[in-house]
Amino acid sequence: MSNMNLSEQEQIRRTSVDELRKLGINPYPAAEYKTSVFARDILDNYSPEKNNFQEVCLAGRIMSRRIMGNASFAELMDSSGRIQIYLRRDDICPGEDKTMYNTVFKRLLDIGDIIGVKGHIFKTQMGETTVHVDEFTVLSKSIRPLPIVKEKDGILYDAVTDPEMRYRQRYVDLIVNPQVRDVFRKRTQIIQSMRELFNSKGYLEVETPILQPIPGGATARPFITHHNALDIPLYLRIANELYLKRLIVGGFEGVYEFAKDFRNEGMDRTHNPEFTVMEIYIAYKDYNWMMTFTEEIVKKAALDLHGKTEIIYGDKTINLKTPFKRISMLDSIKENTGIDISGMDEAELIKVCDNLKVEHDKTMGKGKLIDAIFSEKCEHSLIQPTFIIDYPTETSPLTKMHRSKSGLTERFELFINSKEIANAYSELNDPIDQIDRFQDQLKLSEKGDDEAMFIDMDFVRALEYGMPPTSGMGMGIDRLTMLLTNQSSIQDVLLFPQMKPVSSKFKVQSSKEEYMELGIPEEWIAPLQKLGFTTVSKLKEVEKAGKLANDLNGFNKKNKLGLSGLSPQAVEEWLK
RNA sequence: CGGCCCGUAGCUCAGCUGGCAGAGCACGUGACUCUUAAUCAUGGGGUCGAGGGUUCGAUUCCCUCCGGGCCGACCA
Repeated sequence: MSNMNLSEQEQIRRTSVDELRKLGINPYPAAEYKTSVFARDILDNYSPEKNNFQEVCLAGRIMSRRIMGNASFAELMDSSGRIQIYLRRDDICPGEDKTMYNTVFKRLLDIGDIIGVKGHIFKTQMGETTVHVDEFTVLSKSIRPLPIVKEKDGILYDAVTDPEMRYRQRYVDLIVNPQVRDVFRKRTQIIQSMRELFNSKGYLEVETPILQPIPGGATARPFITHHNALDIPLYLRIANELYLKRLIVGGFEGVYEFAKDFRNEGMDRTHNPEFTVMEIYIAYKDYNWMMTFTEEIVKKAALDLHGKTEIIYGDKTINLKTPFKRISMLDSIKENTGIDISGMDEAELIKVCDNLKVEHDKTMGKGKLIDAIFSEKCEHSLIQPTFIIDYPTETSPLTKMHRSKSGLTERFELFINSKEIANAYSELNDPIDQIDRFQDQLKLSEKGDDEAMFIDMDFVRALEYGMPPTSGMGMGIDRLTMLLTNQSSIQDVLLFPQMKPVSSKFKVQSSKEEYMELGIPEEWIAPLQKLGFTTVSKLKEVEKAGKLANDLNGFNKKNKLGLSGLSPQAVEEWLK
């Protein structure tokens, strides 16, 4: 009776599990299954002339079946790809007993099941490289039917594209959309590429706290949590910058971390509440050096992934060959608007914003106004990789003042396809200046800017001991991955993107006892609930006992429950 | 947060101005020893996202809610 909520196909598969057990076949065996080869190796290297791969063993998931009486073809998918397998009854069952083929393979196995096969490779008349199977082993029975995706000549039929299923049930997405697995392999390759480069230069990969008492290093709204034993609030980090700089104070030459950061802000195609940033800090360097290094990182990742610097993103071709264009923020604004805003005060900037129809409000200081103009008027034009350099002081509280331009800082951001990919500075190491800048942030916060930075006095103390001149850079790994794998949504480069939880259907359901108090036989309770009478009060609203009796008898027959029929009179008794 | 669109069988999707819920694949049964979106025959499968309203009658019309997508606002 518990099977009543399952679909027909699920019930059949559960029955198959039982039947396998009755035949002495464990549908979920414990033993190691030693394979000798992957599908890809065979497809790439088999040749009938060499007559190689004459004794192979591989394992994977059955993805399709074509049964033709005493012989069958199926497709087996392992981690490397799909290969066709061929099973003939009399090869599988050389003796009198044909159970393994007729019953186990043809009837009890399904698409989605995981099996191991032993056999040899041949080419079919159609020319397809195929495993001729002599022996197969059930490794895991699937009791939930998989979406069926068919393919011919590269065209997919009934492909699973529903984002709801793809992101919530990523495992299904990965099974039926092999190109998705490829995206995530590439994501890892990108990280490996960067790690290789950093390690080759002797920089140290480190781990810093995710739970922070002061969420510093960036301007963003944090997630807050609570530590019970200490009885203090803790924040999930919005950045790891201040910790990495403490390590430079401590004497490391270069440190880096691939860090998950968390920001309690909106979600859309380019924002997930948790995301990955690579931050690196290197002593005795400045932001000019870091620009060249950043170019090298991006170029190397593209080469390691694609073997060339030219990449396709949507309908755009982007070339990551070095050097990238470098232009100051003010020059970029001049280039795009024709207005030279250098040296303007707040009132003048507000006037420029009004003229350019750039939205602004009272909480915005000089820096934010310039930033608004830039975002509105310049970012869209930055398709090819471009360093925007020398940012206003107000929006860069951790950055060293520019060595020659007043009111500006030594900071750059790398834009590719209008998106910020990296952000870097000549790090501020003057502790007195740092405390002043924090104080300025406090004033912004009093002005109503809810993103102004928290003050971290321990970080200031670290600087007071002396930090070497240092350049630091942060790079958004998710966005870089989107760019290099041609994905338009951040959800497509995160294995498990954040989704709204599906509200568990809050079902009010009466207890068995409540039904039985009305004189309803126990065996009829489940059918009643299935018909929608989930509470006894719903039952009270029934006006025609005859109809209900009819429905119940019909349900009994339809589901082959084998219950003895109900008379309208008996049902009428319940309803009294 | 605002605008538009979507939610129907395990999957992909039809379903007109309201009238007995459909197709293909998948699944069951039967046939078939080199097929490949295998084929042929046949059969079963549904809380039409949830709740309410209008109606003799709602998958269809109206309202509310839930989930998703796209576009804006905000942010990396």
